[in-house]
Amino acid sequence: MDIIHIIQQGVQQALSELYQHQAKADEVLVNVTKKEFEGEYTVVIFPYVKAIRKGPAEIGNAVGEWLVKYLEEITGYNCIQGFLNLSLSDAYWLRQTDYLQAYPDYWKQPATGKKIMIEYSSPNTNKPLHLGHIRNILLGWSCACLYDSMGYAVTRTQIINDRGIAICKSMLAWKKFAQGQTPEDAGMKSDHFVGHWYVRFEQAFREEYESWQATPEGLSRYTAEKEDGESEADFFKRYKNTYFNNESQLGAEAREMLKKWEADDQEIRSLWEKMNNWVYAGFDVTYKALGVSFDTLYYESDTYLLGKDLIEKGLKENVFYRKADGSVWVNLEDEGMDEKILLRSDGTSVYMTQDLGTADLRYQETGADQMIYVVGDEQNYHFQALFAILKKLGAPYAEGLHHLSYGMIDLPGGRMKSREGTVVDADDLIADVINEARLGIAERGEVEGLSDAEKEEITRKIGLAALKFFMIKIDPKKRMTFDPKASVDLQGQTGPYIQNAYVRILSILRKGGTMDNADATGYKVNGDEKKLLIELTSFAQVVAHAARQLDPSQVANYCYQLAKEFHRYYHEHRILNAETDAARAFRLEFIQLIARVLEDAMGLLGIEMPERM
RNA sequence: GGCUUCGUAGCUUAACUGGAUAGAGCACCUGACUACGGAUCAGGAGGUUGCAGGUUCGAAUCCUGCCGAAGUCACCA
Repeated sequence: MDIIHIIQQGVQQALSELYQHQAKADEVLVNVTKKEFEGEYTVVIFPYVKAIRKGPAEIGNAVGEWLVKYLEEITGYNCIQGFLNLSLSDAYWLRQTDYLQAYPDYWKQPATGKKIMIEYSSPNTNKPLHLGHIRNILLGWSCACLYDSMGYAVTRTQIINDRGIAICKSMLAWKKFAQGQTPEDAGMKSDHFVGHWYVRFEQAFREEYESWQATPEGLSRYTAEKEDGESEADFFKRYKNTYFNNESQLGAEAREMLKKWEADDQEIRSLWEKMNNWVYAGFDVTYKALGVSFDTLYYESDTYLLGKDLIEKGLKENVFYRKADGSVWVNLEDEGMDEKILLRSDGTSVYMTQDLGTADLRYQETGADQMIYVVGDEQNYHFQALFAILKKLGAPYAEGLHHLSYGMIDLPGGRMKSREGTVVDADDLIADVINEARLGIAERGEVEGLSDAEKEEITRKIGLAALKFFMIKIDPKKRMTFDPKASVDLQGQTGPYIQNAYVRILSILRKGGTMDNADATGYKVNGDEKKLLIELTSFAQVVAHAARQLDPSQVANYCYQLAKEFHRYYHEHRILNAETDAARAFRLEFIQLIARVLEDAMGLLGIEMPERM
């Protein structure tokens, strides 16, 4: 049983015996003692003052005395303004160190038999991955790791949006202008190659649209349909989509292509497969560089027709209703939302329809009754509605659905806009951070004597640590500003700072050799070591909390905290030349433990530790 | 306009979900290696937690009203 529970139960018992007050053990508030005060853990006494009708100081002192008397772990107390600070015994600290050392999985939960599916990344196939995907992927990946360690069977998945008008645009431009060129011919990463033709389409379309604007037809459209006082520029900006759908030659061709795709036209299908495969090959490289993977994949081309059986079911059960024009709707007003369309009047499905179907399919296939969707906060409403509808349908997994909603990323100059070319490409960014790490390594010369391959591996780990930590240390639900300069920082509150603590420990251990047989019996753990031990012990709670909240940033902050404590400790206390043999023996074991937890914790964030740097 | 989320030092942010004197990093100053790795450490300066009320032993956190930012309110995905 961990020390927090011991204290909680002790307090419960003390209150019961001293005051006949029944408190719930798990509601006893136990905090880590602030550094200004003596003690290690603090019990907040205020909640009992009213019921017991005695002053906080009186209760605190009485409980403190009781705890010291009956709990062998607790050797001292002081009570200040309703905060009961407790000091733990030397024996406790040694025993706790042994425990953490002996059970490397102390922060994990045993297998629960529960299944959870986590969906992240989920890109479109007409463009390469960008900064937004990186945030998404890192969040999804580390939540998967968190649930893994919480004893869940985790399935990592993504839905690939591989069909629709967007990929048709890339296909059309390639067909018209590329003259059969392949990514190899062009010397381009293959997903960038496909993205290039998407941009090329948009460019051709813009040219077509602009020249149309000058024609008599275009001008008359403006005079006929403009709103009061609307300028020509504003009108044509607004009209762009309508033009694409109704008048554009290129638009017509792209839509024609989509129709043929839906009709299973051989030529279009094989072009579609060729271009998508280029994209997948490119994505794989990026995923690999980021160190992430998936257990299963869903393709929108397979799932976009799903969900109609659920619509039938809903209609039969009067959860949904049909309007006069034949469209199907659900009323979510009792959930504080509007009515939502589920099937168009022509019987075709909408986004919601296929999401309903996909959710059901996944449950049928895997039996996972928990599901996390990692999707940007612009879709909050959609997921709220999706979950509400599934609940209405009585889906057995409805209670296990979560939307890990994260904020969009801004650049120092404002939003990322593809039209203005300010989208930060994932591959470029990865290359940048690794280059920055390379410069750092060259300056330091700590890795002399290693092979080029080893140096490169270290460089990669450092660069990626900088990038990943920078992105994941921020609360997911907050909108974040991405400063490219700050993201490659290697000093301060960064990934490499934490790696440095780890590398330092390994370096000491190398010099310390394998333990000379001295043992730590009788060693008196000092205050800095106690703080670190408290930190190490709390890892389990941090992980559980982060998983429950779907918030890996809590683990990131934990890593930083632990590394910082260690760096400080390192400067305060000698390890190899410790005061006594017992101290040396204790500390060598102790720092090894810290290194292990640092590595485990960073591993939850998908960040690897180098052995030298 | 309705709903949702957010507002903390110049900048980026934390605060164990209502607990003690709001912690860090960057940038700016001052110090610390002939001692285990200076990608480090110690110190300084920097705060009316958007504003105004309320709830209570106690509020950055909860409630109300303003102010500001973002998202969403499609037979788009």
